[in-house]
Amino acid sequence: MTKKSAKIRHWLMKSEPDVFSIDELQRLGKTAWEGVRNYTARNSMRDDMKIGDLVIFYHSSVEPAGAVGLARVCSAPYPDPTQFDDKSEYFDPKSTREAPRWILVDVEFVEKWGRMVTLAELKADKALKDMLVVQKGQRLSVQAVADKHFERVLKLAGAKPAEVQG
DNA sequence: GCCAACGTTGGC
DNA sequence: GCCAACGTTGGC
Repeated sequence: MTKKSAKIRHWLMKSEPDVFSIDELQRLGKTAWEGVRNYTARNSMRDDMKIGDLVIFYHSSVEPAGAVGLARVCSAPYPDPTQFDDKSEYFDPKSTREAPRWILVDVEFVEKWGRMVTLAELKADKALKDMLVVQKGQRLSVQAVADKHFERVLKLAGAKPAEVQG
């Protein structure tokens, strides 16, 4: 039985640029996506992300907020080391090394766009009306993005289509 | 800085 | 297992 080649999924990951910006990712090349403490977001990283998946990098809690570039998943899931570090703000005293509660992936820099696609633009675009990030009150920091939405955001950004990324 | 929306916790 | 209280997110 032949197995279909793994489908590339698309994601959106939020970061406050004061904490970790796309410029910082570009400088470092890659990073462990530390500090996620939401089970839905964790489950996406643990269960659904695959190496090679492309990620819209989104700057949140800034004016304006918006999508600023692309990253790529570049590791299998593994325990977030900060949960064991009692000096870290992300320390979780209820987590153990035997049964770690928080799982992350590494992501690598792909590209920074020439301009931010702001949340206002995303909200104004009819083709994106069902995209999770534009829904009122949603605040999930790691979310799946439908292929059509992903391609549309790249188009708004003036970026190359996903098939030729990387 | 405000506060609506939402996720988590814990008492029962 | 319900749900009120609480804490956090994140746009505005």
